[in-house]
Amino acid sequence: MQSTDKWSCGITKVLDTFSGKWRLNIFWIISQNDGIGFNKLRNQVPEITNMMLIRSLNALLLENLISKKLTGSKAPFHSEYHLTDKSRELLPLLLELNDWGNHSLLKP
Amino acid sequence: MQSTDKWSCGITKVLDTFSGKWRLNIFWIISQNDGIGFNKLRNQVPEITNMMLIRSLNALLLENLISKKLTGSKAPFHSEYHLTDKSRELLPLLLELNDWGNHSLLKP
DNA sequence: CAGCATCCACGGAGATACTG
DNA sequence: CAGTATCTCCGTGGATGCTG
Repeated sequence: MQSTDKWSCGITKVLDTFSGKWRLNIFWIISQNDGIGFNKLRNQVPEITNMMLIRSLNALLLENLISKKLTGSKAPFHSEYHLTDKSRELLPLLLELNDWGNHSLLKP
Repeated sequence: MQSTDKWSCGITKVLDTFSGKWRLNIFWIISQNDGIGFNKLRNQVPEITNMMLIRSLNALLLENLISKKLTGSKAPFHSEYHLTDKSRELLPLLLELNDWGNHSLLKP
């Protein structure tokens, strides 16, 4: 989205980043379970498929909101997901947003 | 989106609320031009059509993020759009989010 | 001027089946 | 176990034309 003002760009990027159906949820779970593996992660997100989990993770990786570490040189492989420094900065803000949302949107 | 944790609900609602292609932009413009009219508003949002402006405004009205005041008893009608008390609380948070987005997403 | 009903196109979500 | 390649389907954005 283009914008004539100075702030929409940043916000819009944030929104886009978390726009997927699962991304925010996944991001949150990783933040609460640093180093969580693929399958554990999938079990924490009800109903999600391999496909959508991968796609969402890749999107978050692209934005450097999470990082991936591979362990195990041979199959079965294993991977661990972590937040990055910059995404950790975001957490308090998200918590505030959540409070506002619960307070002002859920009970209108 | 369902979630097993305590905060996703609020955040998700916020995200959904601003999920449209134009809503955030419109919200911002209204915040900067309290009482702005329909046409002025449309001129501030490049490329938007009547249709999409209306739809976006209605979505924001539904969530009580903006309010509408009608002026003029006969055609041509006129309407003014304002933020609401609760949405005004959101502004500082959005500014912070924007800073973070500009800082952490736009220059990776 | 402000707002709405309708129809269409496109992109992303999702199912399925497959690989290193 | 972790990740990928297609294909389908549906929701949302968008164009057009109409109304109080």
